[in-house]
Amino acid sequence: MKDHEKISSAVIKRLPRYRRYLEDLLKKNVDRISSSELSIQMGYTASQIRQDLNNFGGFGQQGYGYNIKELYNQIGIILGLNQEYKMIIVGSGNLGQAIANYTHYYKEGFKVCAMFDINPRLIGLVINDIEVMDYNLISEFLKANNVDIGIICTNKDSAQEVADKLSEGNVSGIWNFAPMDIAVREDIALENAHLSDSLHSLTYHMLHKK
Amino acid sequence: MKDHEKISSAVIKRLPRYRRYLEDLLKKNVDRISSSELSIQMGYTASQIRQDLNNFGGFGQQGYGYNIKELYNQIGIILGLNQEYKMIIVGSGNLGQAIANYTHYYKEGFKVCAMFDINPRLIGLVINDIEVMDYNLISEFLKANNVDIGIICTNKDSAQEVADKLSEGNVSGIWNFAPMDIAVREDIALENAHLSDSLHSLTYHMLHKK
DNA sequence: TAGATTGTTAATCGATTAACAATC
DNA sequence: TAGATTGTTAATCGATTAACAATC
Repeated sequence: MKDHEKISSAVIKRLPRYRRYLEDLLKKNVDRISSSELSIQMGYTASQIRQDLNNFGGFGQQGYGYNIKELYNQIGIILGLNQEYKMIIVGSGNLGQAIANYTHYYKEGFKVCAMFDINPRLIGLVINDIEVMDYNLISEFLKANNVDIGIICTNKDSAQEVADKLSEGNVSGIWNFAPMDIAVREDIALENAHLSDSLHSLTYHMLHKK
Repeated sequence: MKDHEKISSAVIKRLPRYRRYLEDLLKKNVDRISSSELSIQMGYTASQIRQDLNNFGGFGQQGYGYNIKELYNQIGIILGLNQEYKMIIVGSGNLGQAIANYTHYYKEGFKVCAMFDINPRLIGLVINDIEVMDYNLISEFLKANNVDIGIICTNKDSAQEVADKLSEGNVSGIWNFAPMDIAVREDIALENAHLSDSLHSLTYHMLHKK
């Protein structure tokens, strides 16, 4: 990666999308692509694609373009997808269960190793081979296990308290589905999946399309 | 709204967040706030807040600030949240079911009126009082009912085909959870909730935090 | 070698921030 | 009125696009 210049979050948010397109091309057995061809498929300018990729290194070759397999792998490495991640889900209601069941993650090296809830009716339930544990045991669990990612699927009122517990338990990333912003220590990565915000910008666009 | 200048999508994506903060303030019975006070709470600059809001009108008052209730209501109207939306869910697996169960939406005027799937084991299942219908009946259903929003919770391979059916059926918005980009007619609003992209940018940040 | 296409610098465009006159 | 704070213009900053020399 290009030494110590900070890479803008606009670029980073495009990386997973590049990877998806490269994966599709890979499946179609295409083995190389130029920035201009990719720009047609993805709707970015060729210039932007070259700029984006060059933040991380010169993956292309003049006169040839980019080798798809190599670029795909490189982006996977940049995104940290060549590693395994142990995750826990806090809040085992519908959304938590849906995420636990989303087995597609496994292929990518994401493994849900525990689920928690405070609701006695959910504790003990087994979702996709994972038993829902009592939330009171979370600190203990985090101490005993090396958890990488905590997924918050609680309501908004519990989100900050859960985030604090996860931080104390030294997760390195938090994926927050609660419709609320949470504060976390500087060294913890936080990604929000605010579905309600997403829905609300959909209605905005519905209303304001011609 | 300020006549016909196009409002940037950066602004629009901040609106639901403004609304959430205003809702919290409202619940705390605060009745006015200045852009500088809000800037502290939200982490935007006061200048940005005033710029953002002024895209839609002068909601504030010099020397006073913004009336929270009024601003909250105005943003709701701008986002189209003073209306009711009929939604259908296509793909009734775990994620589709989780969304169907997410009753919080009801309060906001979002109503799931049907669910669809091709899997015979899911057809007939009743989720939160909604019976999962055979996907083959979707066109018929869309003809007979005025559906505003189609929610795609299928796998990536079916997403485009579903989007086409929804478009033909004249939904005005599509909320796409499939990990794939879909193409839709110009007049249809599309919002992607690419959860895997979100997870992948989380791992990026985990890897690249000091 | 000639053609193609990158990597990279420079130019443009757009979004954010600062400043301040208007005004409640 | 004086103080506070907006609405809005101007300045800055950052991201995107264009251009082209480097090079495979």
